[in-house]
Amino acid sequence: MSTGKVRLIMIDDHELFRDGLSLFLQMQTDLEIVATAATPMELRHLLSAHQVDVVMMDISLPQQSGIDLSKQLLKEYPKLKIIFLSGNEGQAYIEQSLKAGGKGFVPKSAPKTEVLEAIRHVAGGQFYFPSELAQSIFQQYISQLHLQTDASTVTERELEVLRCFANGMSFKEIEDHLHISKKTIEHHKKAIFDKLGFSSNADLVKYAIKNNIIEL
Amino acid sequence: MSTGKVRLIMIDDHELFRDGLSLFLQMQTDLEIVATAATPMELRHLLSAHQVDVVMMDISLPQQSGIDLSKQLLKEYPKLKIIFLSGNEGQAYIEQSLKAGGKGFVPKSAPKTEVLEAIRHVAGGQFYFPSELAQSIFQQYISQLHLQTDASTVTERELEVLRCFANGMSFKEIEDHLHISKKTIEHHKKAIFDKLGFSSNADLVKYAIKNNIIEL
DNA sequence: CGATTTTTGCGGGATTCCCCCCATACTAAA
DNA sequence: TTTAGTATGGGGGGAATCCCGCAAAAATCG
Repeated sequence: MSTGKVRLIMIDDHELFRDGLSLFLQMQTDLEIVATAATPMELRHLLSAHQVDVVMMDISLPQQSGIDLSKQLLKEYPKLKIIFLSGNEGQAYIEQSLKAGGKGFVPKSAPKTEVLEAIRHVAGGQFYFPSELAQSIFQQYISQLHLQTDASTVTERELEVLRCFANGMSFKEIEDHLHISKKTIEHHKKAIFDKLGFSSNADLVKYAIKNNIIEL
Repeated sequence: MSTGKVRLIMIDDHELFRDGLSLFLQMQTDLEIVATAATPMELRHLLSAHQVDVVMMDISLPQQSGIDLSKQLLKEYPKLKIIFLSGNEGQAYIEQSLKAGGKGFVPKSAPKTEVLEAIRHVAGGQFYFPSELAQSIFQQYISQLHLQTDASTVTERELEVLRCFANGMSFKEIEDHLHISKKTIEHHKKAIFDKLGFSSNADLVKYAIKNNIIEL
């Protein structure tokens, strides 16, 4: 990238946002906005047709979360540099984006100069994360990475149970829905509470909303 | 508005979004973007200094929700036309925006031409709501408006109890927090469930989040 | 103003639901 | 083979829910 422009693709389901930002980015002489995408599928098509350096990705996407999508994409395109954009700048999001292999994170509340900074850092092979949060995140993250990656691995089945509870279902309703006994549900629920550190059902609901497991 | 341009102000806490959209709107010859604001306070200052026709407002704002803000502003400036922009296009949001006196609603996932349409409609004295939703909303809304406003009269005390439950507190914790007996809390909780039609605690949490009673 | 309704507050008792610790068992992956 | 995930079960205790009724203050109504 020392020669030529940084080739980038943006994916965001909000056309307003997408066009607005790409308009701004196009003014930069060192960038080339190859294309923009609204859906994961569009993005896949674009990636298979173009050579791309950087993808700017909204975390909340239709169909699939940006986190999941980036994990998949990085298997196919290991050299791809992904910068996440998110309206929600909670630490949990940033951690998730790191785990997913993201190279940068920019809250949507940031000034647009920060987007440029992020792109240039990341295109140059560096990481870019919000300075205010970088310190505490790296400290906390690095020290607890082992524990957390173990702990926060919610299994598929647990996720189903979690979704049921977040939708307000009772044990009996879940029994019928998933065809497992109340005891098994108890077991999964306990595991979920332990892994994710919930102390009330309300925590569970909030988590499910934050992580797009259920609709608000 | 038949003579001269439509004078509008935009308020959104995301600079990226704000600048992107205003860049696009400035290209329109019939519009004049007076200014943009990031916070309710900025907006108030701008409104007291300029003559404005339309305000485009993000529903999720720092400090205060756009719904609350618009209610207050309309007391001071009854002629103001407010268009809400929201990333969340749930029906509950649109209903709230109607109740708050909004004249238009545009999801952030809409194409940018829809923003223009909305502005022109609203500036011309009409309402603008997403066509796909307009029908069902107006039907449902108009027919149930009386019932809903009656039913949803949650008293102050009930709201406190609601907030506690939504924050994941148990009966005992609420006893200590509000200094009332478990039986009274039960009573309030039952009233809340009846009035708002909840069928699970998860419903309660979601309601509290939607209505900015608690933080997500 | 007095009367009624609403809001807020408290209680008993029965029932159901949920939580917790225990143990078991099969399967698949590391 | 050990670990992790999924699945199930017993039994106890505590928490929540639901059914009643009662009462004082506040707001609203006639």
